[in-house]
Amino acid sequence: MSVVPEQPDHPDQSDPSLRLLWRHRTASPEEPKSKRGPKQKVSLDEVVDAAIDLADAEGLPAVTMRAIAQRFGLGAMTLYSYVPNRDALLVLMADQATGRAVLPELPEDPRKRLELVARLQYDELRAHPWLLEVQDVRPWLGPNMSDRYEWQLQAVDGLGLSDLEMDQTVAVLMGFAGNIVRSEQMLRRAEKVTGMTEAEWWAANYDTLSEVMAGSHYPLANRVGTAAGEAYQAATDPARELDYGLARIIDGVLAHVAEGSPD
Amino acid sequence: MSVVPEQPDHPDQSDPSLRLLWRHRTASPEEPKSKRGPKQKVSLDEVVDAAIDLADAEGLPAVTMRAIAQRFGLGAMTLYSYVPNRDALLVLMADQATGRAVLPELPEDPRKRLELVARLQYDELRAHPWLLEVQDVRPWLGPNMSDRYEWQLQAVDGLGLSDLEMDQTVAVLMGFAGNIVRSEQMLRRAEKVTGMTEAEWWAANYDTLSEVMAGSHYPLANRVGTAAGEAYQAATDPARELDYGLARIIDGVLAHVAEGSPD
DNA sequence: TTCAATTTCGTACGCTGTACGAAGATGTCA
DNA sequence: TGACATCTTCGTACAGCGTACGAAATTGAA
Repeated sequence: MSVVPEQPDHPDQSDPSLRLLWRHRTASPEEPKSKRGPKQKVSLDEVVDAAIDLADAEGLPAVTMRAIAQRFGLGAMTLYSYVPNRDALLVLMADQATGRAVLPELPEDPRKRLELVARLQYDELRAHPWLLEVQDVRPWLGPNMSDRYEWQLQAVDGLGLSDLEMDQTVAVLMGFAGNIVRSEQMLRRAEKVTGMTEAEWWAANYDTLSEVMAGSHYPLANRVGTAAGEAYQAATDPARELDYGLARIIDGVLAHVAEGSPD
Repeated sequence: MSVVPEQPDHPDQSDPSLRLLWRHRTASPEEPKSKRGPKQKVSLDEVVDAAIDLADAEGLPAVTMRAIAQRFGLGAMTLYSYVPNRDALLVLMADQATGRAVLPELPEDPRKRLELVARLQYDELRAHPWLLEVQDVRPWLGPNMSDRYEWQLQAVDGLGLSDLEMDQTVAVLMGFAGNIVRSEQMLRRAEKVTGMTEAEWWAANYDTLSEVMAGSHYPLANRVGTAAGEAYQAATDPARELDYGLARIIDGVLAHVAEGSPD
C-alpha cells in the first residue's frame, strides 16, 4: 500500500515487454517518463514495421540490430532506447504482424468456421514465415494476439465443446497450419541452399541414394515415395497435406461434439 | 560412363551429407581415401554422440564447435576433418538420435497403432527437444530416419488409405506430437528466462495485465482462461492437449477410411 | 541560465562459424 | 632407409552478432 510503486528490496517483477506490447491501448497512453531530452527520430511502430519487412524479405537471421538501425540512418545502439533487447523486439514484431490481418466475419457452418481459422493462420504464416521461429516468452499476450485468440474462440464457441476443449481445438488447428508452412519452408530452404529444385536434387542424388540404400529395404517407403513423386514432382506437397489433414481434424472434432450431445 | 567419377567441369552435385549419413551401411564401408596420415583420435560417432548429449543437457545453442571439441581435448578446427560444417553435424545428430529409440512391435488395433506412432514421436522429442530446431535440409534421408518412416508407414498400412494419404497421415501425427512438445518447451523456456513458475508469473503480472487490458474485452478468452487456470495451475496443459488432439485426429482418420470402404 | 533527463551512438568485449596455412604424423614407394 | 604424398591437428584471424558502458548532444523545466 505504499505510494512508491517500486521498492528497492522488492523490485518490479512484472514483465517489461507487457507494457510495451500494450502501449497503444493503455489508459495513460505512453507514460510521459519526463518531457525532457531529444525526441525520438522515429517511432517504435516504425522500427517494428521495418523489422517485420526485413524479416519478410530476408528471414529472421537478417533482422539484426545493426541492419534495422541502418534503415533509419541510426546507430545500432540507438535501438536500445526503444526496446530493452532483441528478443523483446521479436515479441513486438509478432504481435504487430498479427495486427495486420483483418479478421473476417465467421460463417454459420461449423466446418467452414474451423477451416477459416486454420486457413487464416496458414495464410498469415506464409506471409510471415519467421513467426514460426519466434519462440519467445508469452508473445501471445499482446493486444493483437489477444484479439486473434478471442476471434478463434468465437469460431469454436457454441459447438458443444467444453471450455478446455475449445482452447485445445484452436491449438490443434493453429499448430497444424504451422506445420504445413514449416514443410513449405523446409522445401524452399532446401532449394535455396542446394541451388536446385526438388526434382533436380533427386535426379542429382539418385545414384548415390540407390547405392547407399542398397543394403536396406524400404518397401512401403519406396511405394509411397513413388506415388508421391508421380502425383507431384516432389517428395511432398504441402498444399494437399493441408486439405487432407484439415479435413480429418475437423471431422474428428465435429464427430466428438456430435457424440457428446446427440442433438 | 566415364571411369573418372568426377569431372572438373561437371562437379559432383550429390549431397555430401548423404554419404556421411549412411557411412555405416554403405557396401564399401568407409571409403579408404588413403591409409596415410595419422588416425583420428576419436570416431565420428563419438563426436555426434557428444554433440547429442550436449544438446540434450544444455540446448542446441550450446552445441558449438568449440564446446564439442573441448569434450575430447581437441581444437575446434579439428572437427572439420570429421564434418564439413556445423549444419552437417546437426543432420548427423538428428539421425543418430533417432537411431537410439527402439521401435516397438505394432499392435493390431488401428487406433492403438496410430497412437503409438504419435506417442513414440512425442517421447522422443521430449528426450531431444532440440530436434525441433534442426530444420536442415533433408535430414530425413538418413538410415535411422528411413527406418522410422518405414515403421510409421507400417502403422498406417492396411487401413484403406491411399499411398498419399498414408504419408499425409503420418505427417499429421508427427507434426501434432511436435507441437505438443513445442508447447512444453515454451513453458519451460519461459520459466527459465523469468525465473518464475507459470503460476508465479501470472501472480506477478496480474495487476499489470488487468490495467493494460482494461480498455479491451475478451469474454471468451477470459472464460476459457479461467477454466484452464482452474483445471491446472497454468494457462495450458500440454499433456491433456496431447490426449485430446490425438483422439480427434485419429477419430478423423478412422472415420475417413470407414466412409471410403463401408464394411 | 542552469540543470536534469533523455536520446544518440562510438567503442569494445565476448561469443559464434570457419578460412587459411603451418606443423606433425603416418603409410607407401623408390 | 630416405623421400614424399597424404592425412590430421590446430593456432591464428576475420567478420558478424548482441549488447555493456560511457561520453556527447539535445531538449524541457526550474
